[in-house]
Amino acid sequence: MDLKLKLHEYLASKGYKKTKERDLILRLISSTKGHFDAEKLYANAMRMNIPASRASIYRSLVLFKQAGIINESIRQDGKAVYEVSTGRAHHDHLICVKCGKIEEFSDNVIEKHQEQICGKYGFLIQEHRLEIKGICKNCR
Amino acid sequence: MDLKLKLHEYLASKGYKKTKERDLILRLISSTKGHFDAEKLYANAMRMNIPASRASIYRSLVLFKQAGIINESIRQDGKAVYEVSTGRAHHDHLICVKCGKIEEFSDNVIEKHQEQICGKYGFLIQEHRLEIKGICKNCR
DNA sequence: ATATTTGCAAACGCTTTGCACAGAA
DNA sequence: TTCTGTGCAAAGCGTTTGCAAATAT
Repeated sequence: MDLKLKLHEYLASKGYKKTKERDLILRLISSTKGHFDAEKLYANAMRMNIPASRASIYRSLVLFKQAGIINESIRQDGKAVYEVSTGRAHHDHLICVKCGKIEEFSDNVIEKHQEQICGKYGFLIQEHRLEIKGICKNCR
Repeated sequence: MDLKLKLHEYLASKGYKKTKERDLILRLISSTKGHFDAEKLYANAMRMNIPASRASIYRSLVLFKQAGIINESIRQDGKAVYEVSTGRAHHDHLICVKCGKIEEFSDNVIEKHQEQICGKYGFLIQEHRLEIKGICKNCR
C-alpha cells in the first residue's frame, strides 16, 4: 500500500517506530471512504477486533496528520473530522444539513478570485476553507 | 440602544423575562468591536464588576444567537467566537495566523459563483462560510 | 403566585496526558 | 539497553446543565 510506505518513510525520517497498531489503524483509515472521526474509527477498530486503544487512535491521528496522510477539519459542532489526503487539488465542501452527507467540489474561478482578494488586502494566503451548508438533491 | 430594543422584542415574543444580567451582557457585547469569545466576555464582565456568572454569559450567548443579535462561528481550534450581527451583506474572513487578526471582506463574484455550483449539484444553499488563513500585511 | 432566571458546582463530550509496562531499534 | 509506543484511567478544556434560591411578570 502506498500510504503504508508514506507512513514508514515519515516514521524513519523522524526516528519514530514502526508498530503494528499504527499499521492497523492506517489500514482501517485507508479502507474508509469519505470522512470519519476519531470515535467512528475507534468503533470500527473494536468491531474488527483490532487491538488499539482510544489513546492510540487519537495519537495516530495526530501522527498521520503530521505525516500528511490525512487532513483534519473542525466542523461547526466543534468536532474533528478527517479524510485521507489525496494528491488532488484543493476541494471544498457541500454539507447537507438533513442527511449529513458531504459532497466535494473544486472550482477554479473561486480559487483564483480569492487570490485577487488577498492581493488587495496585502494578505499572504496559506490555506482556505469553504463550506456551503444546505439541502442536498436527495433530501429536497 | 437598538440592540436592546431587539432583545426586548425577542424576549417579549417568547415570553422570556427582561433581566439586568441580560441587559448588562448585551451592553458589554455591543461595546465590543470585532470578534469575541465567551471567556473574554466573562473576563470583561469581571473587570467591570458586572455581576454575571459564566453560566449566564453562556446562556445569554445562546439567547442572543437565537434572537439574531449575534452570530456564532466555530474556529479551527474548536472554540466558539461571536460577532454582533450586522444587517450588512454576508462577509467572509481573512484570518492572520501570526497575530490572530480577523479581517472581513465580501465579494459578489464568489457569492454568485457559489450559487452556480450549488445549482449544478442540485443543492439548496442555506449558508456558507469562507475562511482564508495566512499572514496579514502588518505581519509580513 | 407562578413562571423563568440566576449562580454554583458538577457533569459533559471530545481530546490529551502521566504513568508504568511493553516493545521496537 | 535504550528509547519510543501503548493502554489505562485521570485530567483538561470549553461548554452545558441540575438544583435551590432569587426575581420578573
